[in-house]
Amino acid sequence: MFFSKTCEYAIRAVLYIAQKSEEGRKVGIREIAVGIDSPEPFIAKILQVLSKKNLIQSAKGPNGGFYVDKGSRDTTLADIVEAIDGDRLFVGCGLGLSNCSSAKPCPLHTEFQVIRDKLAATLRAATIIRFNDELNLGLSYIKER
Amino acid sequence: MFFSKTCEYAIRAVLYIAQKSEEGRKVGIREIAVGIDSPEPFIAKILQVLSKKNLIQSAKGPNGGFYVDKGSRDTTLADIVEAIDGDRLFVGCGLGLSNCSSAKPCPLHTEFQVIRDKLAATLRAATIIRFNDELNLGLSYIKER
DNA sequence: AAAGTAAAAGAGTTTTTAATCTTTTATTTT
DNA sequence: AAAATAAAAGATTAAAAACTCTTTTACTTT
Ligand code: FES
Ligand code: FES
Repeated sequence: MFFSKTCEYAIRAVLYIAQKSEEGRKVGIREIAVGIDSPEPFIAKILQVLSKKNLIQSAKGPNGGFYVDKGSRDTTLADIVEAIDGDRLFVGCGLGLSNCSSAKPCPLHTEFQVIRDKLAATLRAATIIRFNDELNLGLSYIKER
Repeated sequence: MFFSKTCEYAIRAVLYIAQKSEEGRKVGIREIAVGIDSPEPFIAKILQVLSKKNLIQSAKGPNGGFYVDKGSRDTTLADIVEAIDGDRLFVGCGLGLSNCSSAKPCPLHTEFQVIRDKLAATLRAATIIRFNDELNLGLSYIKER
């Protein structure tokens, strides 16, 4: 809807990793793919990118897997979105004009800007560990079935 | 950003047509393509769809072209978006869960719903003729340069 | 040191979206 | 009726996004 499919998977995967990291354990790609119901090799690729950008951490070898360390506790969903989809959601014009500006605005510029800012604020306020409790309690879901 | 590129072109084209229709004239594909700075054969395809769905009108032959009749004056941008991108923007889950519901919500469901509803309201309030004046006055733009 | 585990890296495929080209049909003007 | 005009229809191509597979590298356990 707002994000690319890749980005949707990324967010769900990171929330899953954050949740399990709280219990102090690392999770492998297989488990993540099952946990968020996504294609395994695809999510592997995506996590590679996030890991390289140090938004999440990874360890190779036995007992390895993905996790989030102390320093990544305040990674936000805005960081994930920016890493995967770039900044077009935050700065792009809703009607596709090549640069959004109030100097040469599209007819919906003002309205779009309000909505866009609201979305940006939401994503910036959403740290990846913030949803751990409600996920644990089954109050919200990152998987279909 | 929110819409597919096809949909962005569609909106800009329809606003252009509405603007010129006010002057009582029909506009050809060539003129539209120049007026909104879009690939000519591509916009032709898009307008075919909108015309078939009767969101805009068209006439073949000399002095033909695209226009909006009285009955289409209250076509809204929501109608255009729905015709091109479907309803995923209005009902889809922001994290890609196959159905968005408050019964089994994703962690951001509440926030997404607010933003989505705001966007939907904006688009539903935006009739295609509503921007004619400001476009005429050069207060807003549907073209880059 | 050897064996096993798990992610990283890179190459490759499929599907979807974006864009183009060609032919046909309808309409109008002469 | 003929010629010209402009959209409709349909087939095709190109590019981007989504997804898969294979090999390599790093690490851990025995
Ligand atoms: S110019 Fe279109 S959203 Fe700002
Ligand atoms: S369930 Fe995700 S937006 Fe409603």
